[in-house]
Amino acid sequence: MKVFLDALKQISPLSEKAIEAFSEMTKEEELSKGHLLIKAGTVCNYIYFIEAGLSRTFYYKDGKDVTDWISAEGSFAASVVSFITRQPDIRNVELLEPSRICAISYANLEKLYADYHEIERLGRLLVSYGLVQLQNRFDDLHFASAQERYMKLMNTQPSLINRVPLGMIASYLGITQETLSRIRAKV
Amino acid sequence: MKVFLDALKQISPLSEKAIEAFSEMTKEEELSKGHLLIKAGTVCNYIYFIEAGLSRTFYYKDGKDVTDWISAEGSFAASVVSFITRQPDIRNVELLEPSRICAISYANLEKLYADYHEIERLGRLLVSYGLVQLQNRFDDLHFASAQERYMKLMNTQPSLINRVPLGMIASYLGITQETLSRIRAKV
DNA sequence: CGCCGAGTTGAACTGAATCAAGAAACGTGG
DNA sequence: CCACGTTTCTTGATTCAGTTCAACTCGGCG
Repeated sequence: MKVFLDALKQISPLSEKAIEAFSEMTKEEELSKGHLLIKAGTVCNYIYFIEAGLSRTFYYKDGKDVTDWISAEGSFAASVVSFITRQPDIRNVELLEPSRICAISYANLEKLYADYHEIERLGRLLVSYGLVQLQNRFDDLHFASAQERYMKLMNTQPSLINRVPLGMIASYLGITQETLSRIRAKV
Repeated sequence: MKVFLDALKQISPLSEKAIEAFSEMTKEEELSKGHLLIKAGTVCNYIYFIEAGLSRTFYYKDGKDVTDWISAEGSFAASVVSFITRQPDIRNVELLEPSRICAISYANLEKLYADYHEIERLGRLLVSYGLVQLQNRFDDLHFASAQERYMKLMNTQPSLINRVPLGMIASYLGITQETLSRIRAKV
């Protein structure tokens, strides 16, 4: 759990009390590759922090598997829209590697928000940074070519290339596996 | 300013004191069509609420004008990434119609966050809903056809069609003006 | 009038998707 | 350690959605 708490502290300073409250509300788990953290069609009641390992968020569009998000160690995984709106959503989250994760429930997080102004602030900042990340990806998708997007991923998250199957990276970038394979061949 | 404060209250309840503090920190303005609220290359120091009117966020990619976001009355406008990260950004925000807006500065907002837990909460919720909106648009861009995207816009924000020039709607949807014109002709 | 911006239409072109085979790599059980 | 099937990745041929470039229409307005 240390990795998780350290990550939180780096976003916004927390008092000892708040940290303690956080760790009481969080449960740590070791799970195997392939484990489904969140199932499509249900309300996402947990947010997960990946202490070690790798996960991806995905859904099916016209029968095809689309990878929506990839979370490596040090980042969060959830069906964010469902978690916020409290509505079921089409997204699944699965582990791509055996992982150690920290899970905190919606109800517990709400309680922490209500009890600690400093945690509410932390939450606001976390969502804000999430928004910035998504906006960056959005911009790429908006007006960058397939190759530009792959290059950018190579630069920002090179480790993923070897850990995530090509097809998943392709749909993450919004292109087909074949196209990505060809782009790769050129470079 | 009433429209603004009402919108806030609807997101999360606020005490009289908090509302008063908010209205003291906010300045209301009437501005004409074409006015540039935020200029590319600068740090975005204000967030704007459109009480009446219309704005768009845009930038230049390879010399071409790209509309990133459109904010009608009842919604917010800003260069969100710049506002959060405190870094300059390529986005401009301009008014497409004469508008009445409420502006609140970064510094004032920070002060409100620090002084009022309830406002920090409001901020967290606002960013959360922004994230959900962006995720929805992202999903469209990710794996929906040009026509699907246009249809969805027609259904969710039909009023924009007549208020925003075609070229701006096109780049907002991630397509060219010609393509949008053809899609329109078919329907 | 004639110009100007906004939208439409046409024809040629292109990046990426699709469909279809194969070739590597990988893990599991014999 | 090898043989097997499965999954992952590559490569080729064809098709298609959307772009590009260019010309043309329409309505407004000085």
